[in-house]
Order: sequence, then C-alpha cells, then structure tokens
Amino acid sequence: MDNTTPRTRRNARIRQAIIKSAVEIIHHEGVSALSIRRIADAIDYSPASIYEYYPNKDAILAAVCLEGYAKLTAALQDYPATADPRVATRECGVQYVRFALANPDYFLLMFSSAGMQPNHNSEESLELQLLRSPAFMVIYRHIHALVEAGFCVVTPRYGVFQIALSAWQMVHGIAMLSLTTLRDGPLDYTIIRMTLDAWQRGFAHTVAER
Amino acid sequence: MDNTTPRTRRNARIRQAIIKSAVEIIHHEGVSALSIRRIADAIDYSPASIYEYYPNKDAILAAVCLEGYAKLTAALQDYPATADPRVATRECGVQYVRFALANPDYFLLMFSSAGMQPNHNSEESLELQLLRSPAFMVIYRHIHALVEAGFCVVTPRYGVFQIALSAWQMVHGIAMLSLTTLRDGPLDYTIIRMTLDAWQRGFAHTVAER
DNA sequence: ATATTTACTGAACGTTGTTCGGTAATTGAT
DNA sequence: ATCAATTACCGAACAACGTTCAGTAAATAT
Repeated sequence: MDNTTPRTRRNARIRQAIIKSAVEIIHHEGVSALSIRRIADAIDYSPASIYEYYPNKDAILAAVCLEGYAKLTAALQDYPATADPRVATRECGVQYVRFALANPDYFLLMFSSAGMQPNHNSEESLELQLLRSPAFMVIYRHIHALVEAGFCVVTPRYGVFQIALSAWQMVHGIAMLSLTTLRDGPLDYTIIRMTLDAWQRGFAHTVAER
Repeated sequence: MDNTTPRTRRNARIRQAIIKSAVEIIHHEGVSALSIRRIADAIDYSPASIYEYYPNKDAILAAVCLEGYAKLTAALQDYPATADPRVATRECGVQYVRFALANPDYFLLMFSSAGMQPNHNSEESLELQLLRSPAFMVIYRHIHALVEAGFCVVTPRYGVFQIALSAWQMVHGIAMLSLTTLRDGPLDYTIIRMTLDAWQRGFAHTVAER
C-alpha cells in the first residue's frame, strides 16, 4: 500500500517533531512542565493542531515511552561481548541501573504509572507478550546463556523465563529505589555488582520445588 | 506546652479530615481524580480554606504518603512470629508485595515520583535516615536475625545494612513491576516465594569481596 | 465589651486538556 | 486548468485545576 505518499510522510514528520519536542521539554524541565501548549509552541503550531496527530496527551506520553523502551534496549546491549556469561549478565543489570539514573524522567515515566506499558494486549498471555518485548529478551538471552553454561539450574516450575523475570525484578528494584527513596544518596556500582553476584549465586543450584 | 488547646484540637481534626477524604478519593477514583476542590467539597469547606491547613496540594499528598508508610510498616509486621528466621524474612517480603497489590494507589504514590519521601534531610547520611525509617527497620531486623542464626554471612563491605537494602530492592522490584508492566498478569505467590528463597540462598555464603 | 487574632469564603488569576466552527490549503477527478 | 472534496490548521471557548487575596464572620484575649 502507499504508506509513503507525500501526505503520510509529512504526517510522520510532524508526529516525530511532536514527540521530539516533548522529549526535550521533559528532559530539560521535567514531566510536570510538559503541556500541549508548550509542544505546540516549540513546533510552531496551535495547540488544537496537535490533536490532528495524537488523540490526547496520554497518547503523546505513550509515544515518548516507546522511544524510552528502545533506548533502554539499546543501553542494555551497550556492553562489549564477554566470554563469561556471569559477567555479561551482571553487567547487563548494571547497564539497566545506569540507564535509569542517566534518564530518570524517561524511566519514571515508563515505570511509574499503571497505564504506560506498550501494546497491552489482554488477549495474549503475559509471558508471550514479555517474550516479544526486546528489552526483556536481552535479559532473557543472558539467562539462557547462563543456563547453557551450567551456571544456573532450571526446574520445570522455575525455568529460564522465571529466572529472567527475577533478574529484571532485582535490577528494577535497585533502579527504582535509587531514583525515589535513595535519590541523592551515594550510588556505588561496586556494591551493586556485589548484589547482582549474590542474586546470581542464589540461582547457581536447583531452586527448591514446592 | 499547650498543644491541646481547643483550637489546636479542632485544627488537628480538620487536618485529619482533609487527608482522610483525600485517601478515600484516591482509593475510589485514583490519584488523578484528587483535587483541592473535591476535598473541599467532601468536608464542606471552600477550596480556599484548605490552604489554612496545608500550604499546597503536594503537602497533602505527602501527608497521605506518611499514612501509607505507617500502613506499610504495619503490614510488614502482620505475620505471626516464626521460629525460622529464613521463613520470617521471606514472608516479610511476601507481605511487602501483598501490600503493594492491595493498595496500588498508595504504593505508586509513595514510590513513583521523586519527591514523595519522608523527611528528606540532606544533612544526614542516607544510611542513618533509613535506619530511622520504621518500614526499613522491619526488614533490617529480619536480616539481623538471619545473620545471627548463621544463615547469612556478612563482610566488612557488605553488612546487615547492605543485605537489608538488597532485600528491599528485590521485593520492591517485584512489587513495582507487578503494579505496572506485569499488571493484570497472574500473580503467583508460590513463585514469588521461590524467588525470595533464591535471593536468600545468594547470601547464604560469603559475599565475594572486591 | 472591646480589640485582636483566627477561620473562612467568593471571586478572581493564570494554566491546563480538549472541543468546535470556520478558514486556508491541499488533494483527486474532470 | 478547474472545481469539488478532503484535509490541515487555527482562534476562541469550555470546564476544571492550583493558588491568591481582599474581605467578612467567628472565636479568643484583654
């Protein structure tokens, strides 16, 4: 189909300009400073025109979050390939925390409210949806390699997926608390590495079945 | 001093009514539905009068959070004393997640924005501040018992405090992701217990010094 | 009983998200 | 090239928001 007519291309460009200026406003002045009028001002349109491209403000925030997920995925992969999967897994976690602290506005927007998740398709099982989420898959593959190398034991009830989920939960807790309750406290990546090593050690042997 | 004159008592009662109605509005219609005007309506005052008791809306939200911290602390202790500190520690974590899912609005309000933490005194070290936070202390004592019983090994760099912090981060990640990304997915407390057991196993032996 | 402090309100200001009627520009068909 | 139909855009407005302030009613202190 002609998804590249002049019109659709202009349309896409303006949509892009909208979320780009939104990202900049958020980055420089925080989420609370973001308003339709500020965006309209930044891209030389009237406030009403914004609604030709996005149905409402939440849709714009959702689009910003989508960008955030992509950036997070890239950040998780931004570590040189390592022979030892244990180190690779751990450093992936460090990257997660690093991303959160480097982009606090992005991160809090993505993971603070209950309605900011990508393609929340309630038809499908949550597991399948996560497995199609690129960011989660980066973690998943690290855990898979960990298991392959014999550093991590799986059971029928608690497989690669569950371990990957647990890893995500661990680093997410570190990141989230660092941004909220522990903000402006010292952030020691040496200690975070020790925490992640301890987490890994917990899965080094069979998870007790219940 | 006379902190119980008729005036101060009335004052306290009205302040209490304000945050009580705020809690109810949040609970029934979500944080986004909370407004000064709605509160004023609920307690039969004019919007302007609210400002005689709280300087602004954020102060009201902060007061709501304070209540939340107290409720969380109570929830963490709401598990019968157990002989085995390993079980006690794990069930404390389960209670944390339970609280989050039972009070999603409270929890997200408390731990979503960067400015909702209690008495953020930047003079003092973060460690000392946490050690005076009742909720954290519940976790801290569990870890202390765990160490006392020999189920958990401490090192100079990574002591009871760090382990307790790690425990908090772990359950916080579970809770937070369950409320946001994993919301409306199934929540299996059996699997959460297995996760917390694995976490505990990671600290069962010496944390490798770096 | 009077002076003074406190409690409370109505009305307003500036800002927000969003809608709508109307106009200018662009497109598709002849 | 011309004309009708669609699309893009805007000004103005609406309702709701947080907050302020001048002014009135009530409670307190003298």
